[in-house]
Amino acid sequence: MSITSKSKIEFGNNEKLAKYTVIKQYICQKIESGTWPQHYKVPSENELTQQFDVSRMTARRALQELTEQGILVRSQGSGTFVATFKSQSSLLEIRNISDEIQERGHKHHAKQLMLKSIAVNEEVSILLNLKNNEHVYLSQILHFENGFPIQLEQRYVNAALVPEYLLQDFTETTPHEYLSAVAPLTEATHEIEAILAQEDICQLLNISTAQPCLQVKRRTWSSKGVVSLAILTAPGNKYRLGNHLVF
Amino acid sequence: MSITSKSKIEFGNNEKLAKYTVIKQYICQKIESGTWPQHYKVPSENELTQQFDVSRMTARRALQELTEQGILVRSQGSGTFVATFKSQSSLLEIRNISDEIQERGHKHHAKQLMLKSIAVNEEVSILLNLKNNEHVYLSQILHFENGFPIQLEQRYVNAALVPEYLLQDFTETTPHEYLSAVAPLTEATHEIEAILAQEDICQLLNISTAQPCLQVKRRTWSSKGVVSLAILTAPGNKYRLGNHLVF
DNA sequence: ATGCAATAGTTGTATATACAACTATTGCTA
DNA sequence: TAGCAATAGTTGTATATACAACTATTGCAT
Repeated sequence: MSITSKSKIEFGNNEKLAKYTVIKQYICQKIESGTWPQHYKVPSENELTQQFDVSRMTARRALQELTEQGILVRSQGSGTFVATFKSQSSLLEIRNISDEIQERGHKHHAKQLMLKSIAVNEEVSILLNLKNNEHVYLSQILHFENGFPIQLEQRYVNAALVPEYLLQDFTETTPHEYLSAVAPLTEATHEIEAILAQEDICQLLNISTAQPCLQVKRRTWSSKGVVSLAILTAPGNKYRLGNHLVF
Repeated sequence: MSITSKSKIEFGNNEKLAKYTVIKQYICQKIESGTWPQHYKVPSENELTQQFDVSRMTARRALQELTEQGILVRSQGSGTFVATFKSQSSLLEIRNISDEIQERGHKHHAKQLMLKSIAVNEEVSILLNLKNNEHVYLSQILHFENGFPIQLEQRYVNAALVPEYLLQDFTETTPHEYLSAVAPLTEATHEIEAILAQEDICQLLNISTAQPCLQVKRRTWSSKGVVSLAILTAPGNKYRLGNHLVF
């Protein structure tokens, strides 16, 4: 990304990225490289609008999000400035992690769920090729009563597979943020909390740990809680788990 | 704020607040009261648009900001849900502090500054009635060279008065965020960092600690660095500090 | 030097609109 | 039962526009 002085800045190959993201990256690169030092007055919304040939709201969003991440500081009537922070690396790390959480939080399935279950297993992540299929989940009918699971209608379970390094980084500092971003959601209230390892999931589904479940192919339910699940494993095999699932 | 079922929600007396802020408060009140439990599916952008009679972008902003604060979780295609967090009180605290920082960060003067000086003194805050006059600051011509202050042109100093409890809360966990939000800004790079108590400021300005400076009434400079400051104190008296300020 | 008015520039709030991308459900067909 | 298509609903991105609120500077009159 290069800037031809006083003319418009091309978006280049980043056509997949949102425009405001490109602008954010452009600004961060300027800060990271030291071109824009701390307390530097960054281009105004109107200037960015002209430079990148976008609407003001798009330019504004870039500045806004960087402000919320603590990288910029804005002041009505004055302008936007590079914030004060201790070390560049530390703050840019925060930005990256913040972006990642944001991304995951948005892309993750916020479905109606009953059980909050998080499976952490680095090997599983590699096995499932998490880059292409980042948030594998299992859906099931499950409910707990008096400590024992029972069936319910139109309820299913989400088991999120989480990269271990991310979990480690955040469980100490800001666990709720991370959990709220990646944790499955439920329309029911506060039923259960459970953390499941890969083994637990496989045991639940009665399949081998060597063939972790990949994807729920089809999910159906009747008024009586009868359900059928077809689950694909690595090579493409199907596993029927029967109509009645009682763990 | 009351909701007449299926009809529009009135904004009531909160005419001073921004609409999206009112919607945020409405949502937070629902969560805080337990009406909307964790994982509850909150009204969609379109529903809020109708209920509050605002544009979609306004409703969207409310949901967006609460999402960024970790209170809601959104998912494209599914909806917006109350996030998972350990205790309600803890998360709502975060929201309030986050709002406060945001507010201070925006309203604070992000001017071209030379010296970063933070004055922390609870008594001063009370004296100055910080509620009505939250970010008192002094402007001066000041620059350091070889450890000694000298004069410069078109440079002045901002001394932000910060409530002590806020500083204590944040200096341990996220100092840079707080500092970037409340710290004065400079167009120059990384000159000095100084933390001044009330006594220091008064000593600098050569006034009594019983009469802390309230407001810079007028500020001028010439090409030679000559400056004049008129400073108001509590009863409205004026203090001329002369043309040449050398500390 | 002082006080005031006027001006331009910047960010804040808000509306209206359009289309893209994704999800959950329904219905049809075999 | 299984596969597929269609549909409606929801959030994501983007533009264009308007006005409000605040800041810094300039200019004028005294």
